[in-house]
Amino acid sequence: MSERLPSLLLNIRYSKGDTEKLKIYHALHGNDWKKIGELVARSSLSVALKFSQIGSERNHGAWSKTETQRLIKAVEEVILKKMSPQDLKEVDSRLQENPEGRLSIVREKLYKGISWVEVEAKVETRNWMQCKSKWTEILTKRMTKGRDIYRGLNALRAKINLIERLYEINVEDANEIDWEDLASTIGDVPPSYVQTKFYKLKATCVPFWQKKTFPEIIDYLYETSLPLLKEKLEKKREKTSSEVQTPAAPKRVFLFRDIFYCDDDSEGEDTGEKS
DNA sequence: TATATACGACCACTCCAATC
DNA sequence: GATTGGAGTGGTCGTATATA
Repeated sequence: MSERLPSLLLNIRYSKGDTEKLKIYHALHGNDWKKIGELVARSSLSVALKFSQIGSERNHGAWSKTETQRLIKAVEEVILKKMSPQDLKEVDSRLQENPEGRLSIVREKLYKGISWVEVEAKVETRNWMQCKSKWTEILTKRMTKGRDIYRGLNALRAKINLIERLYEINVEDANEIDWEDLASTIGDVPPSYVQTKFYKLKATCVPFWQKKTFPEIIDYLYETSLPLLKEKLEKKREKTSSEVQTPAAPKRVFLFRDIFYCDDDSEGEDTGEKS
């Protein structure tokens, strides 16, 4: 389908009134999303997704500990389900015998090809988009063993590395970037993590970045922002006299227990279920 | 100590290939 | 042709941290 939208329909949030209208129009026209879209001046896709979100009455706000645990369990189950029957049988029996054992998993399986709709169904209280974002956050923490890879001196070093690498690879478009490779500039993190960081970097450092081409953004970061970041890093180094951590090389495989049976208490308070 | 800035957390939305 | 679902982009807001 790939329906291109008029620019004025992009990125406009749904107000309470819009949501109410959507419910009313759905009651009147059923799943005629094209018609409803016309009535609320949005694309058919946008109204269909929004209705699925409000219809499922998912939670908002901070994740409770119970929800987080359900998410981790759900992701584990969905990943295991995707494995071949033989692999699954083997993994299942080894897990039953010894969940704390040295079973390993290839890194790509931890974030690629996961059916988020299945995860959503298992988590019950959050939609698939919320589950996906939360999983990136949890996975980053667990892959880096909770180290502050993007704080203080490390954040400055990561930004410098990121800009230098982007300048070196010299691509014409963001679509050409190998995020997997670029992630190593920050450390052992999922590609989605480095993408978010790059977005924040350009949004905070590059004025009018929306009106610039990708090479223009990179040039600005390299020529203007990079010297400032380097200067800042040096000043901080002198002041704190602490060392910058070298980004950890990406591991090809992770221990199952480090990702799914890691008992860090950083995953929020168990405030009970919300609605 | 007040203010500015950076960052994490969460969310809304589009794109587009695969599937129905 | 319509719908689904994974991937990706970009925005807001609250809070922690840095700086004057």
